[in-house]
Order: sequence, then structure tokens, then C-alpha cells
Amino acid sequence: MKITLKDGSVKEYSEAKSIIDIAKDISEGLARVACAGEINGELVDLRTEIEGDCELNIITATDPKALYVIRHTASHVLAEAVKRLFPNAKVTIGPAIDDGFYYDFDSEPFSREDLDKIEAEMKKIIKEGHEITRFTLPRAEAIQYMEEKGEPFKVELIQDLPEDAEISFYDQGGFVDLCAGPHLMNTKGVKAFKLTSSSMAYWRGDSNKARLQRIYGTAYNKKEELAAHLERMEDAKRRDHNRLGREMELFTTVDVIGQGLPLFTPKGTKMIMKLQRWIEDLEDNEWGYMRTRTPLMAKSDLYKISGHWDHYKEGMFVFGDEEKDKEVYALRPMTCPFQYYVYKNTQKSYRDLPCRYSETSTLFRNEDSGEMHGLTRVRQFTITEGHLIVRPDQMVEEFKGCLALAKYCLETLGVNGDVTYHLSKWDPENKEKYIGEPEVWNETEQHIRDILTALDIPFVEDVGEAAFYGPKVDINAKNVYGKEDTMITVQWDALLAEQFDMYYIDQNGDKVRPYIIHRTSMGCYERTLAWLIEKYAGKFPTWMCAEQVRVLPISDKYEAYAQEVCRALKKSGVDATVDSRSEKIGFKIREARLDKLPYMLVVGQQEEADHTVSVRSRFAGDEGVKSLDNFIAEITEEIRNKTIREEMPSEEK
RNA sequence: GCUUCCAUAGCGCAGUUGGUAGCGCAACUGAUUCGUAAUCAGUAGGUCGAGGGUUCGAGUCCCUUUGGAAGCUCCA
Repeated sequence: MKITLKDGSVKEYSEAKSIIDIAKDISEGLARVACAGEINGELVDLRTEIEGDCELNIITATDPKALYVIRHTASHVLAEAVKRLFPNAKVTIGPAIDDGFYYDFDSEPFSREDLDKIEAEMKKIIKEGHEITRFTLPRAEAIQYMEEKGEPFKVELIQDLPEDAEISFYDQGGFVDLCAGPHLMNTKGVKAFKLTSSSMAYWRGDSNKARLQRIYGTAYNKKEELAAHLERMEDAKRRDHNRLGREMELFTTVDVIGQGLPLFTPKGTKMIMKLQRWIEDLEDNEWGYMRTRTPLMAKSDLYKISGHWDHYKEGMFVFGDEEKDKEVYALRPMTCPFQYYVYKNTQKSYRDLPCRYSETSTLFRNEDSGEMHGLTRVRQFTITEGHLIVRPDQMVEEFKGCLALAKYCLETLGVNGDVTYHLSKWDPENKEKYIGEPEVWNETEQHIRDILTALDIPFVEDVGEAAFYGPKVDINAKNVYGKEDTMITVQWDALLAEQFDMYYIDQNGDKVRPYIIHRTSMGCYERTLAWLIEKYAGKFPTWMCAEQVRVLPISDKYEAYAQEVCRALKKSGVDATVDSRSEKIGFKIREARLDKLPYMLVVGQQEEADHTVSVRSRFAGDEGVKSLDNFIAEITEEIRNKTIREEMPSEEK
């Protein structure tokens, strides 16, 4: 057989040979650093026997793909260490994940001290340098083997595998774990790892099943890479909006007000208002939207028509008891039906469509108490929410327009490169969660697929993520810790018009059901602000800053001029303040830097005499002396264009 | 809702085997009037989240409870 290597060279063997033996054949050095193989692009174990012609890439420790194998082996070392220290713990599963690995145990909870002990034990196991060997058993024998070892979770895993499956195990010096691999050849290959945290997890993610203890860790090829990763995690903590947003006094929470109900301070409110004014004007002036203003609550009757009463009652704040009270009200968890009744206010002709309604809409959702987090999961939030009532023949064009608007918003915020697009589909296996016919679902999903393809937007498809009334496009972003949240959603709805008896009159004078697009252009302000805080680490583009310029008089003598400068800036729409405290200029600059202000204007005798300002910015440091008029012209231009200036390297002290 | 951890001045923290509640920043008062990242001096601020228990004595140990964090589950 012929084996083509990565560099194009070809090796020929007369009989089947394992990848590790091929590596040894090439050089002993290569065999030492080999972590896995890649046969025709598929990651496989080094022990894999190659039987026919193929392309082989031997993955070495420095290859990023090796991390998956290193981490997987690290999770086995973790399991062995736990079994040594806690013999009663039962092992379950332990995969490699994006930035590390975890292993779930049925055990008493682990404390940080336990993790430290386990970490020390893992180091011992690695130092002992156990050879890792692989063997297989027929299914029945595998079950018996794991039963004898007293590992019921492993038995359950094997029972789910096909009858005729050959079950693979990995043995590292006596510790044997059911595993599909791939793994390193020796525990020594785990060179740099750290256990990061422990938490609770359910067996197979099912809250009705056993509660397990999950230990998270991370592993890298080199100690420096591990250190860099831990440094990134520290940086993420510094950027965390839930911490930085409070530090910067953008928002706060109060225990007597309640969980998931953030309060925005003047600074945070100003930022949100800048975003809101921008979006409202943009939608109304350039994208043909009409603004509505509808109630924050409604009688249960409305939600019964919309289907929310049956599908989403648990998530709503409901006032009153249906048994006792004549009328029951609920705060709205969405805007849709309210805007439908705006549409229904007058009879519409086909000429009136599309009707693009938008509203800066406050919504209420009764999330579970453990779900709330900073500004990203809250019980009251305000979203730039809209519904487009369109003729079926306009649907594709309008849906495209919604995505184009969303993309424009993301670009302006400077975050378009950080998102992923998802086509969220229904789940045909779970029909009771959705309304409408399967054919309609498949048809609309294909329409959206075509639109995304036409717009040249790369996307992934997620089963079971659709709204109950239709499929949608979700635009997701990751937070500093890599957790994904939906920022923007555009939803296709060919069904709810029926429930609300919405129609328009077509050319023939017939009543026709319109289609509906549920969409947001920038998402909800709370979540978007959280995202911006983390993206910019609090150093926002000038246009969205609550305080854009601070005028710093050298001494009290120049306060009058400083106030004059400030007034001139405010008159031009720039958010400016004066730091008139009797402090030294160095101190005022330090504070302004810590407040992450874009611009500081130092003014003293010279500036007052020449009607100039000494400009110091977050982007370029000392920008020199400019005439006041010039500075105002520049900064108003920067704000109007929503320019994102490049930050200079941090000189924080 | 579940598991673990945490809760001490406005914020960030320290507080020894249980023995008189502390530090830094901020705040306030005064002095200083200064040219690009911290001027000096002083003052005030706390039922140690709440409730109960053990003890001669609890910030510290135990129980209950409230809130926060991480993770899980859920998410129109």
C-alpha cells in the first residue's frame, strides 16, 4: 500500500502498519512528538492500523490539532487521579472541549483544596510516565468488564452502542477507561495543565438524572502557552461587563429591587440613549420604518390568541388568578400582537404593504432565578423590536433588507467580525412544540437558506432552535468567556397572520393573508451594551461615549476659559465636562485616563490667550495644540461618522 | 430550579487554634493654584447580609434564611 505524507513524499509498505510505527520508521524523534494522525483529513489515534492507500498527516505536539488529543488524555489522567484519591467516585464521561477538558464524576462535591490535591496527583501520574495502550472487547464482554469494575455509568454508555460494536478501552498503567480515543502514547505527553474549576452537571444533561460533579481543566503543549491562556482568562475577567460595567458606573443592581432588574446610571443611560437615537433615526429615515408605541401589558385574552398563554405562560409575569378574577393581565414578553393590532387598525390595500413597524419596546420575561447574569440575562429589557407585514411576494426582499440592516448596525458598532449567523430550524421529532404544517416549515427554511446564500453570508443550521411559529436567522456573539448569546434575530412567520385574522385586499379585491417578519436591528440595549463593554474593554468609540471630552484647567485661574470651551463643545453636540477641582494637572489626567475618556483638553495661560486647546487623546496620546474651532470641527466629524479610531497600546500604570 | 463557593465601611480587601473590628482607594474639611498618569494634613464612616444555636466570650464554629459568583438545566 502507498501512504502519501504531508510533504508529498510516499511511503510503501507490504502489510498493515500502525501510524506510530510509520512515525518511528520516519524517525524516532518524530515518534516522540507525535500526538495523533490525520487520515484523509480525519483525526485518528496513533495506534490506528493503516490497511490501504491514504494520505497521512502525523500531528505533532506543536500542531493546534494536537491539543484535542493532549486534553483528552489529560482528562483520563484527571479521572485516574480522582479514582486514586476518591475511590468511591464513579467515572462517567470526560471529553476535550474548545479551551480545555472536563470530566464528570458521581461523587461528593469537590472543593478548591480537593482540586489542588487532584492536580498534585495528576502531576504524579504524568511523572510516572505510564504507557497508554488500547484494546477492544465485544459489547457483551465490555459490559461485564465495566460491571465488574463497578462503573454503572460506563455500562449504560456501552449499552447504547450497537450490538455488534467492538468496544475500545484505553489502559494507562492499570487505570482503564472506556473511550473512543484518540490518545497520546504516554501520560508524559501532558506537559502543561491546570484544573480551573468544579461545578455540578447532570448525567447526559438531563435534570431528572443523576447529579454529577464536573471538574474543568485546561492543557497545553507548553507551559508558556498555558500561562498565556491563563493570562487571557485574567484579561477576560477584567473585561467582563458585569464587573467593568459596574466599575465604570454604567449600571448597578439593588437587592430590594430584584434579580435581573438592572438600574442604569446617568452614564449608562446616556450611552443607551445615543444608541437608541441613532437606531430610531436610522430606521425611520433611511429604512422606511414607522414607529409605534404600544402598552407594556395586556389581558390574557391577547396571549390566548397569540398562543403565548399555552406555550409561554411560565415565562410571563401574570397579575391575578384566572379562577377568582374576572380579568387577568400579564406584562408583555414580546411586542408582536400589539403591533398586529396597529396594523389591523385600518383596512390595508396591497399598495400599503410592506408595513414596517418598529418600536423601542420594553419586555418582561420571568427567567428562572439562577439564570440572571449581569446585563445579558435580565427580567426586563428594551429591544429595538419591529414587525414587517408584507405580501408573500415581498417576503424574500424584505427579509434580505432586515439582514442587511442588521449587518449595517453591527458594522457601525465595529463588531461585525465577531458574530456567527445561524439558521434556526424546527425539530421534526418534537412537533408538539411548533404550530403549522411540516411542508410549510421545510419550504420557509429553504427560502431562508436561499436568502443567506444569495447574501453570501456563511451560516450554520441548528435543529430545534426555531420560534414556535417559524424558522429564523439568529446572529450570535461570544462573550469574553466564549459563551454564545443571541444578539440579533430575524424571524420568518407565515402563520400568525391567520391567528390574528390579519389581511390585505389584493388587486382582485380579495382578502389575502400577509406574511410577517419579526426582527431586531441591533438587539436589546442591555445585551448590546454588555457586548460593547467587553468588546472595547470600556474604551468605547467616541460617538457612543457618555463623556466624550473633559476640559482640564491647569489651575483655578483658567476655569472660566475651561467653561467657555466646554460650552462651545456642548453647543456642537459634544458631551463635555470640566474638571475644576483644585488638583494638579497630572492627577486630573490620571483620573480621566482611568475613566477611559477619549479626549482631554488641557487649558492654561497659553491656551486662553490663543483661544486654543492642548489635546490629549486615548488614541494618540499628546496630539498637540489646536485651535478650539479646529478641534470642534474634528471631533464633531468623528462623532457624525461614528469613526472607530485605533487605540494606542495601553500605558496603564 | 439544582451543585459548589462567597458575603467585614461607598468600592477593593486583611482579620491567626474563638479573646477590644483594621488597611488601601473613595468621601468630607482645610491648606496648596500647580503644564500632561497619584500635593499635603486632618475628619468621619461598620448591630461584620439577616435570624437562631454552641460558648464565660462568635466576624471566626453549627443550623436556617437572603443576596452574589461560577457551572448546569431552561430560553419565543
